[in-house]
Amino acid sequence: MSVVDMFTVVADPTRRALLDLLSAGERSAGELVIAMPRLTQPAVSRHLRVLREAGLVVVRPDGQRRVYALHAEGLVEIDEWIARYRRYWPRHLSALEEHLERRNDKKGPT
Amino acid sequence: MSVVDMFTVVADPTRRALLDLLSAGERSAGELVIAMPRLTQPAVSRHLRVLREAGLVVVRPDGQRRVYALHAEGLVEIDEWIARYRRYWPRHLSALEEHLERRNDKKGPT
DNA sequence: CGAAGATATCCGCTTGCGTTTATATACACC
DNA sequence: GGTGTATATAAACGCAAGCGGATATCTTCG
Repeated sequence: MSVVDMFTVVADPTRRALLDLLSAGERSAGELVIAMPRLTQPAVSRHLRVLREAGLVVVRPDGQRRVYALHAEGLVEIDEWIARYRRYWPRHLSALEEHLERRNDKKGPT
Repeated sequence: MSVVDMFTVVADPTRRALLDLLSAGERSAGELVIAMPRLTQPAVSRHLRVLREAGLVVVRPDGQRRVYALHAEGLVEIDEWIARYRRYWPRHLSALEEHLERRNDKKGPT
């Protein structure tokens, strides 16, 4: 676990919504606030802070606004956790994909 | 989201620890309690209940004991969420794997 | 009966989320 | 420089939820 628990960060539906928004492209803080009508500006700003500190988003100043962009690499942590369980659910993968997966297993953890 | 939010279920470190234990094989409730020395029996039992209701574990009675087994299919939900972001992190995949991934994209969601 | 577990209560504590209000920056434009 | 806009932050507050402990009880099986 890092400083902030990635699972906890992502467990919040609002934050997942923000990530989903950003997956469609960059958005300024203001646009994100507008996109989240049930939340006030400080609330959105706090969520963005959490995402920032988790490394899931990056900010770029653009004039007087701050443009947020997705930085999904942080999700690798969760992906790797999940990966250990993928073998347990029924195969909907092709034999080739299974092979690749098994080959990846041999690489061992990062 | 289902009845219980899978992200929330998995966000708890104790529950992840239980899942990890079960990924090594079946365990009776008692064995799990012993494996979690910092928790009391009711506490472990409550976590197992959450995992059960989330569909992440299954129970099988065995005499006077209850044997738990991993039922990782429920994690597909998280896996599918993550899948939408995988394209955003730098490739450590081979071209072949990229191809497979793109092909899977076209299949659309389950 | 005794052991294994699940459940139920009650309690205390902490944490997280959201609001409101106010302030602090930083830039933009005149 | 002054003013306005965009954001971040801070502080105080209420509220709900989650976790864990302790304890007791119930069921089931041996």
